[in-house]
Amino acid sequence: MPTTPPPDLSTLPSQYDHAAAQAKWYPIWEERGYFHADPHDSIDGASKPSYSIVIPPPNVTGALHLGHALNNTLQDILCRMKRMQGFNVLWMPGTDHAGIATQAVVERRLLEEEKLSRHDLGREKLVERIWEWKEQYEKRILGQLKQLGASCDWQRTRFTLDDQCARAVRETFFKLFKDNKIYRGKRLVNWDTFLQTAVSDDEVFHEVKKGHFWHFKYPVIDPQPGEPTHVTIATTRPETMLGDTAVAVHPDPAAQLDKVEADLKEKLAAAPGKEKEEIQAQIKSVIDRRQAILPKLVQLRNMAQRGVKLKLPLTDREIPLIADIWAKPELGSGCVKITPAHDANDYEVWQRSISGDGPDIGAINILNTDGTLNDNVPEKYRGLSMKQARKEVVADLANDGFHDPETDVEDREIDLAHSDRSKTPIEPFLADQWFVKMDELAQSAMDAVADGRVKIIPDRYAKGYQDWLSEKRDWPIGRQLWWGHRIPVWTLTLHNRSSSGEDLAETRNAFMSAWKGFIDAFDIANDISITPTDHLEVSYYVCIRSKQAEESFNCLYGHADNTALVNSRPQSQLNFSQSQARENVLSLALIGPQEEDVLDTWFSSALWPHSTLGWPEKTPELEKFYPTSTLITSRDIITLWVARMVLTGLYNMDEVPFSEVYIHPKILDGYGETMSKSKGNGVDPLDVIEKFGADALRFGIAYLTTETQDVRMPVEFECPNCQTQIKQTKKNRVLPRIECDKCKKPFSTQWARSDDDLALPRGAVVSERFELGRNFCNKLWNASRFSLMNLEGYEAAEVSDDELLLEDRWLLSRLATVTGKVTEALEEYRYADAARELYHFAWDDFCSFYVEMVKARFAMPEQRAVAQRVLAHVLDSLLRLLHPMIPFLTEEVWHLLGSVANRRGLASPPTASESVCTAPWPKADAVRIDTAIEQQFAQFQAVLGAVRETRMGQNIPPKEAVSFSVNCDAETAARLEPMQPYFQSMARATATAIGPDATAPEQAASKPLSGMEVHVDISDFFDAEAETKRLTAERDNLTKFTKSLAGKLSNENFVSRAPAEVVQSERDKLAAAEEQLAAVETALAKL
RNA sequence: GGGCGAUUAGCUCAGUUGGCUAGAGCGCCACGUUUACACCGUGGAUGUCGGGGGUUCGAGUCCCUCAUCGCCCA
Repeated sequence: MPTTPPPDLSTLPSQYDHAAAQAKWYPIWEERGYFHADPHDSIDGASKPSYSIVIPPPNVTGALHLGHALNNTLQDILCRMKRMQGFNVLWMPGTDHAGIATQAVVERRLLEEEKLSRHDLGREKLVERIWEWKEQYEKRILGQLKQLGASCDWQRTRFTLDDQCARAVRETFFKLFKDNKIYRGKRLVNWDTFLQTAVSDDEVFHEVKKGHFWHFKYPVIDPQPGEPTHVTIATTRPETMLGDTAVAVHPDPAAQLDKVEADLKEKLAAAPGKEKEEIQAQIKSVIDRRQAILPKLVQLRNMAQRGVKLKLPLTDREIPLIADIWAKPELGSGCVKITPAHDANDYEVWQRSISGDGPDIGAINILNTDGTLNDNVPEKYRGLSMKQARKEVVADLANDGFHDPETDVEDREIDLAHSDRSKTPIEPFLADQWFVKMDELAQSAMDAVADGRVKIIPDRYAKGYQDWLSEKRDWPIGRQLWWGHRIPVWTLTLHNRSSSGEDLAETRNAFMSAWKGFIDAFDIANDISITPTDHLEVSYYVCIRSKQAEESFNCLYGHADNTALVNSRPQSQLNFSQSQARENVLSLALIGPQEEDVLDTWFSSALWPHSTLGWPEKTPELEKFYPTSTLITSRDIITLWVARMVLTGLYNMDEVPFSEVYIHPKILDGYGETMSKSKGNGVDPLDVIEKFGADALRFGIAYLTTETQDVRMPVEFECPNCQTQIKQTKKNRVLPRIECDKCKKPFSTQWARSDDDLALPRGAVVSERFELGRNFCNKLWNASRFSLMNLEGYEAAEVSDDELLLEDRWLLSRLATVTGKVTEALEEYRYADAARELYHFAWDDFCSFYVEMVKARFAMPEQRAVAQRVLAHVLDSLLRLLHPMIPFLTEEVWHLLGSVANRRGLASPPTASESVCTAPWPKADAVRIDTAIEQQFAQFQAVLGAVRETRMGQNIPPKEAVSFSVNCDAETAARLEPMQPYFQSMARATATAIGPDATAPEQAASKPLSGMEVHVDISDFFDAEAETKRLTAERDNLTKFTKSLAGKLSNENFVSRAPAEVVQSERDKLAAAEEQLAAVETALAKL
């Protein structure tokens, strides 16, 4: 089995060499195909049950951070365990093209480095550049995952923009289109003027900035006597007035003021003292308004109902005064300007105006896509940026007497939306968008969680999922980008648009018949879908399903001179009926270009669980691995991604994409902030891997992954000159260079840009929290090393129960318990529980006790063989249990162990498998669990602890031997007697007497334990003062404890109402404590 | 404004259906290199479980409330 010659076990280094193990084993695992999933894989003729996970595809925007390390470690732990449990495991890897994010990064670099915009470069060239970027980062990301030890099936690596995913995307789009679930509509979108694309609500963040609140007057046209000549409005964005289409006043201002007052009074009654004053002031203001402006508002409302118009300053437009509930009589002038194309609330007002009694106020878009003002504004403002226009508009309004810069401006804090991608302010913008109707799709995804077909863990996250879906907001899927799946829709318009209605109907019929002839002649009826763009039916959207059908359709672009277009079949290849059909269509319609927009990235990632498995083909992979078992992800994409995978899975596959979704914690820095590269507090997993090792990183992550808490991780810089850790602060984390506190030498950070800074050595950003994992790995390494060195002469053989000593049975009992707990914990995603259980077992039980005890047994030839067999067996199990968390170390030791003990196990020892990756997962051996043994062993541990404590308390030098006696019953004595060698080896102590007749030596330090009393002979080291101090403290403690217990037990209520076993256990505790107290007092008296 | 979560030792976190003299790792103090491990060993100190009410024989755990912080949605 071992491919390498047997190692010289005596020269193994005393520190685990993580770098060597990682470099050695990963390529071997890959070569041997351990991670490759074959859908036909079977064992003993039976097909293996499947276990599959699709990776949440990381963005190709940048390298992986610690959050990815966490996400992928958790997936790998499960995959590795399931593989060992005999499942046919597929972990599907891949990356995401992340439309906006990636294009933005590349565009920004293009601008910075070459001073070029995407328009300078052109669509094709830009997309080429982005592919280059993608290649580079995909390679880096996959490399990082491998360094982490991820056991993905790399042969199947997918990319959301590759051909296979593209096919699934197109198929889905076509299906939705044909199903009338896709439509095009006007919507107010979040417009990123820098990237010139719409971004979704989820890609917007809000920031409060200082701004102003301007007041303007709009003149009333032909006011009647007694009516106001002007209406005052206020705005934080003056330039948008150029797009105003109305001014609104509340339809019932009196009632609204009453309502506001009533609400405030209610709030006042419930408010804490310090807020009362402010609320009272607000109430007073409402009451004052009733006097001051209510009559005027009623008057304006009446004017609005009469159809009064206002003159919009700076323009030649007249706009209506309307009544709408958006106007707030309790604020400002009570009137509000309405700009439907550039404000979400105003947009709603417009929508209401369409369905209401008043005029349709319309909407005027005043912006170009780059954020400058367009031709819908007076000439002098055209081409200005919003900022410039603001200045001009305010100045012009002041000039014309509609605004007084002295009195009509207030300072105000404004909540401003920013694009997450470009970090520039968002402009609300009325645009044409493609949407997916969400009503039925959303409902299907809600049902799947409600009825348990998809289980979200922890279940509290199901609420947000349901709430979000229940809004059933249609999904805007178009993005005005070049990087992505281009929308497979073409426009086609009928000639002869000026015809009368009757002629039009005729043309339509003729066209539909020509169209049918065309798709039949090309045999693409199933691959093409056509639908009118609106009720006029003079133009149509054509959606094409496949590349082949697209080629046929593209014939329609061809010209009579027989030139073929790209992706089109040359006309010379057309048969007669095809040529005829083509002519027929062209004689009636003009073919427009393909849609420019691409699809939202989430549209392709929504298909990930089935597109990666080959859908729409019916592949064996799809058959075997869909639905997948588990999805492991972070909470911020539950709605964006998880919900959409569920609904597309149901839509395309009729089956949910996964049965369980585990939502893991997030990693925050020491200040509780999310880590990010832009903040400078991000930790690169490769830095951690280099410093601590992949195993330490993984174990640390598992150890920290608790159910409820996010992970706080204080971060340090490591000085590259002297390795000193320098705490990261909000201040130093943004500096390009930092001077080391200790060696005073400077080093560079991720922010280094100048040549000087870049020339300095880079300081890694790490966290000392990974020391836990590193130390644990090293401990395990050394315990393994010890075991290996002492397995010389090992011979595999069955170990019968009667050969086992107390400590063997104790350890095996513990192992069985731990195996069960770890398996259960991992299956329930309780990673921290599993890690802690293993940590405790390996370090405290195995190393601190068993290995220490075995040392004595190795010195006794008659005990050596059994000790070796038990040791090899337990180490073997431990390696297997730990393998999912620390794969490299366990594999390294597995092979070393194989070189000396290739057959191991208690019953008919089998030959170990060639890799721990493929070794069977340990089974919890229930018959080994023996609580009596564990209790007996606890007595030994207690005596040992008492002796050690006394040694320390009496300042007895470690080199000096001591003797002690134990006063206990005969049964206990019989168990303690065989432990003599261990007291010797573990505490340098000899028991002179153990049993009911054992007496304390003349000068003894006595320690009462439950049912035992340990007396250490301290005649040679007697320190009366230390002993008095210790015993006094112990007496005080016991006195306090007995008092509280006695108090509890004298409480009639407790004794009568608490369960009997609780009362009994309190009585037992009291009895034991009283006994100990008496012993302490006796000892104290003797001093 | 609505929802979710957190608040336990100096730091980072555990703490199952209420039964706890409240634990772990790091850090701290003391002692220690007899070859598995100083990335170690042995021992030790350290807490009004955020504040205030309530339910209960019994509350870190359940309920109410306030405070602070974080995240999501509007």
